[in-house]
Formats: sequence, structure tokens, C-alpha cells
Amino acid sequence: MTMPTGLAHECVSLVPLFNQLTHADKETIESIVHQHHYQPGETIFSAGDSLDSLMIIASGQVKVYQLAENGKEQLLYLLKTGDFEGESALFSQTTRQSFGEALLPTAICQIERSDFQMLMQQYPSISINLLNEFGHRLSKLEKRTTQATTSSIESRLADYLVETSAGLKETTFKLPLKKKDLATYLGTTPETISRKLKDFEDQGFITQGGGKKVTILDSDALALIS
Amino acid sequence: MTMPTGLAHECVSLVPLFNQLTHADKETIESIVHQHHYQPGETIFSAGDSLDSLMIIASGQVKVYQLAENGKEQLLYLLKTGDFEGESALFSQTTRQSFGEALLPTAICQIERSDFQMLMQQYPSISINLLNEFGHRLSKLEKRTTQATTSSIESRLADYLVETSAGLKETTFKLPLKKKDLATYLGTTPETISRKLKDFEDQGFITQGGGKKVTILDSDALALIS
DNA sequence: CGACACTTTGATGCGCGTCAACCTCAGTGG
DNA sequence: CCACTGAGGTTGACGCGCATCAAAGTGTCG
Repeated sequence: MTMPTGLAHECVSLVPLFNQLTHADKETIESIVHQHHYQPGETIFSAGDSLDSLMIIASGQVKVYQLAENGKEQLLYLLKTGDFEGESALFSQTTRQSFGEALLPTAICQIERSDFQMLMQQYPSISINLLNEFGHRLSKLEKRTTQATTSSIESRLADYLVETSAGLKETTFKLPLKKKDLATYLGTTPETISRKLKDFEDQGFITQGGGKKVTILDSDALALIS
Repeated sequence: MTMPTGLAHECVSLVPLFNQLTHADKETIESIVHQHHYQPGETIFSAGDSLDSLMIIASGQVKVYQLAENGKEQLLYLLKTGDFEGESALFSQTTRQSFGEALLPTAICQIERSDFQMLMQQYPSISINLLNEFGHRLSKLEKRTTQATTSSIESRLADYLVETSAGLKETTFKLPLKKKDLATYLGTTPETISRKLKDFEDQGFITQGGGKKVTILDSDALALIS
């Protein structure tokens, strides 16, 4: 399944994970990655799959979500180019607990568990980079959990708009998710998102254009919503 | 602040983090830890503090929580002997985002950021152990977030009871938290906890004894609550 | 034994999920 | 080029779960 394209090179050079390595080191890594391509809507992995490789997004976009017992979907992460996914742990778990689905045409590089563990032994900087990334994810998840259990939907949506805008450094932007997915991300329903956005518009905090476009007019007011 | 007790030894030998090290290695680590003691109710660290050391619980119990903007408390972790806390990242963050409070008389060993990073360079197994731990925390948090946004309080409480019972390998046990803290852990209020526990009792799933004691009668029924 | 924190119980209200109908729009085939 | 279709989005009506407020009960530690 390994292909003779430049994609392996992209994977390795793109990812912050391998930042500190020399060119030669990166080449040895390139030789052990495997590649796959996925179409929008295609499932990349499912809960229950055995977890035997680290996946790196070479291009495209992947949504990672869990299903609750009642069948409800919870969007956990949205992975973009350069992000990676190893179920938070190529270490502890052996079975996946979440689903991955391509939202765009997506190319993925995989490194086998054993190969990756060898790499970590050989290049300690990889572990440090991984710890960094895990630390960030943990902090963000802690904040999300706190928000999910203590704040209103209104507040969570406002916060999401402000953060997304800040992340893109644009006050006008297109929502990166379908409302349905945004709803599961925030732990609510599309209907409620619709209503709250309308409320925000009525209060003059935002304006909505066609095609999921949003303009933030008063981010301070949004940030103050409790 | 370093003290000549055997506590430093305990810290290092207790923690899974340092499992694979030789006795000699552990002794060098013991020489660089600092120690502190705290009384129940005492605050160990606060949000906004600078984050410059890894903390290991030598004995006692610590609750780690965040405050939402509306002032509500969210219990994130309950740390027991052998657990550690470095705000999920001695790496990325420089400022703490959570609070730590001793619930029992508690002894804590600290390792300075720079010392710890040196240790990780020297002993790669420490990084691997850390990655393991972070992986576990991430998985658990992902599950909690999913539950928080998709399931009812009833379901979350039922799940908590089952998991706690399974963790202790006892069907009769004392709740390790005050109802007030349990409430913030599950993202609800003490009143609701009271009522739901009564419901469970009425339905014959559990019985309640004095002093936070609970006996699980039908864990299957509890697990089925959606 | 008194004071204070925790817990329980009841009454009330509101946020948001649910269900259903309608609207919009992009893609498809005639 | 336009009607057809189906998915995503919007809007309204309604009800339930749980937070909130208040007050009485219980435990615990000095």
C-alpha cells in the first residue's frame, strides 16, 4: 500500500511531531509510513477497531466522534492537515473508542505501533512533542468539560464563535462545520443552534450571511454571556 | 524546604512514573524533590499561579477543580497517593488553569520544571510512562465529555456508581466524595443527587446506609439507564 | 451542647430537547 | 433549462428534566 509519491515526505515534514529531527532522520521515517486515501463521508476507523498505528493527516479534514449508549453522537475533534490521531494513546488502549470520518478528500499516513515505539526510543524529542500535544488536548478538553457541565448552551455557542473567530483571525468567517455537527460538538441540537444564532443577531452581536457565513460585531458582548 | 524524612523516598518509589528506574537512579531523583504538607481544606495551588513544578501526592487526597465564569465549580480529578499533577503539561502551559485543594492531611513532593525536563532527557522511560498516563486521562475525559453532553444526570450518576463499585471491587462502599463535590463532578446539584439516589433506592437498584454508604443491588439495571 | 456544614424535601420556573411542518438550496436527470 | 428530489436548515408548539430557592432535618467537631 506504500506509494511512490511525495506524500510520505509531506506527512513527515508537515507534522510538528517531527520538528526537531534532521533531514536524514526524517527520511528514515518516511520509509516506514503507509498511506491511504479517503473520500468525503468515508469512515476511516470505528470504535472497536484494534489500535495498531498512529495516523497523520497529510491533507483533508477528519471528524472524530463517539457514540453514547443512547446512540447520540458527540464530536470530539476536528483534525486538519498536520494533526494526528492515535486514540490519545498508542500506549494504553488496544481498542479504539471513537469513530473517524473524512469530511473532505483526505490523505492519511500511518505508522505502525511497533515502528513508532522504536522511533520514540531513538528520538526522545518525539516523546516531548507528543507530551506537548497531549497536554494541549487535555487542557482544552478540561475546559470543554467544565463548560459542558456548568454553562448554558448560549454561553458555549458564544464562546465557540469568539474562539473560532480568534483562531482564524477574522471577524467574518464561514462556520467550519455543518450545523448538525456543530450541534453535536456543543452538545445540543441544530434547532437550538439556529435559534441562538438568531437571538445573537437580534441583539446585534453578529450578522449571518448565506452559506454558514457569520460576522462578529461585538465579541466582548458574546464573551460576557454566562 | 527539603526535609530529612523518608518521604522523598516514598514519593519516588510510590509513583508508577518512576517504575522502571534502578535503585541508584531513584536516589538521584530523591535528592531533587521538595516537600510540602497541607491540611484538609488548604489550597495547594490556584488558577493563575505560574506552573513551574510537577507535584506528586505522597499521601492524602487532593481535589482538582476549575471555576467557570459564572463561578460554578467543576471537579476535574480526585488525586490519591501516587498520582501526580502538572496541569496536564509542564510543557505547554505556563499558568495554571485549575485549583487544587487538600481533602485530607496531604504530603506532596515537587520536582522543578527544569529538573524534570532533565530527567526526561536522561530516562526516556519516564516520558513513556507519562504518555501512558496522559493517554488514560484523555480517554476518560473524552468519555466524560461525551456523557456530559449526551446523557441524563440519572444515567451519569448510575454510571458513576457502577464504575466506583467496580473500581473498589465492592458492592457496598462509602462514597469517596461529599455529595456537594460529587454534584460538581457530575455537573449537577446536591439536591438532584439526593433525589436520584432516592429514586434508585425506590426502584430497588441500591440501598443507602448512614454516612454516604451505598450498596449496589442491581448493577445491570443501573448500567442500562439511558 | 451549640454552631455550622452538609443533606434532604418540597414548590416553582425555565432552558432546551423533541416532534412536526415548512423552507431553501444543490445536484440530478429528463 | 427546468421540474424533482433529498439533505440541511428554520420555525413553532409543547413538555420534561433539572436548577433554583427556601426551609427543615441530620451529622459532626470543638
